[in-house]
Amino acid sequence: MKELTLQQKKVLQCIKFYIKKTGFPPTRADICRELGFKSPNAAESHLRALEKKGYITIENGASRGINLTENTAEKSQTIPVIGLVAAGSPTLADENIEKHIPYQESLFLSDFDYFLRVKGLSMKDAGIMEDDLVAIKKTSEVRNGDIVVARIDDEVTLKYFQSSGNQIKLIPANDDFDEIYINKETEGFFIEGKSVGLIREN
Amino acid sequence: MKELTLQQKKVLQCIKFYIKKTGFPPTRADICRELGFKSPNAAESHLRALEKKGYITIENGASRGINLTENTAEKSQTIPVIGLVAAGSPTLADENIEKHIPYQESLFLSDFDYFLRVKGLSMKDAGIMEDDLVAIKKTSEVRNGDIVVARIDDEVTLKYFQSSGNQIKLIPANDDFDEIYINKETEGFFIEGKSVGLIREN
DNA sequence: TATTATACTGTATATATATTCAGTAAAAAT
DNA sequence: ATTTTTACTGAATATATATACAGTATAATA
Repeated sequence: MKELTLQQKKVLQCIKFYIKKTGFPPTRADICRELGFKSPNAAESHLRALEKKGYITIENGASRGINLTENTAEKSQTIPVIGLVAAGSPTLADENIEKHIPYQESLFLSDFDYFLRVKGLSMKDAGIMEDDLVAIKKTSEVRNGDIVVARIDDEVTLKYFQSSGNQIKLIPANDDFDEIYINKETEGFFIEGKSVGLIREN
Repeated sequence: MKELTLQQKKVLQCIKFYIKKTGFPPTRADICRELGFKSPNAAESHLRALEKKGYITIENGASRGINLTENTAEKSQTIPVIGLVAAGSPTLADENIEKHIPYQESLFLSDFDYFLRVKGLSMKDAGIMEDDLVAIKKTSEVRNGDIVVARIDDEVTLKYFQSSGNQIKLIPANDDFDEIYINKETEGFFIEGKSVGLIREN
């Protein structure tokens, strides 16, 4: 989509705000009042520019006939679900994204960036079961006891985090699995993020 | 809120549909076209009735100045969170409701009626931990293996359901807890609903 | 039984609104 | 160097729209 000028952005913001406030789109005169224009044609031209660039559609002849485009309207955002595979990191690249699920604020206590689809039972004693969706916040600032997404080379795992000095322990929540000992400076080691919530779909 | 007549409901539905379709509210003439009225005053009177009953507000003098009321607009609905306490059933009575959280469709595979805040670890091997929110669908039609909310007199529990003939077994997912044997005809026994999903907030 | 609400048609009209035309001026793109 | 885009003012106007007024008729309330 073509870039908007500063002024066009202001007009688009004005439309969104007006709809939010009143429940219906503004007239040319309304826009002039909000932004200080003295001629309705100032609004008209901006609207036509926004239409041309694909941010709105205009129903000709209808009063307040402004419609925000699909992409323009801030509906309920969606959050990607990423499959946790042994090889390959949970990046937001399209090929790794399983699906998108609708999202609203305050679903969890913290904000987050994506859902990780859990494979295996290495965290079962923490109540994280196969196929659960773990909400991941992308950060490398983690504390002892956090459940983290750790990458070692191409392998990505979900484990408890425990560090003392340079030594890091990645602890599973399942006696059948072994702890992983690693060094902070180890090449190919990286903390992708941490768990801030969980959804089980059935 | 005062009840609407059939015709008023149609007009309200028409307004909602129009907004959904076009992004802005209808004019009197639009309503007439949609519903087959021959006079704009037919729409006008209905609008004033809807306004009087509190379903919409009308900005006087403004074109398309119809605004759906808070309750009328189907925004993101909210779902109650109910505390699972040993005594007292998870009813939707106000005093039992912990809070409301925003909800959107398709969060889980099935629709549901409320969240149950889990206390204790009787279902820990099923990955259901203390303070988890279990999405409950109110129903008494449950199958063997379902996780159900069962009430026995004043006590409410979350357990696996297993029945054979008249005999019902409520099975915890934790060796430290005992199975509960009960009869279908037992007085004070009732299946409140079943689990269709789970949210963990941290 | 009288009154109010519901459910319209039909006509009329002030005004709210979109939209065109004529300009000016600066910035950006070609 | 020329054209296009941006960013407006200012005036004019056809029409889209809200809204009042005059009726008719039935159902619901008081």
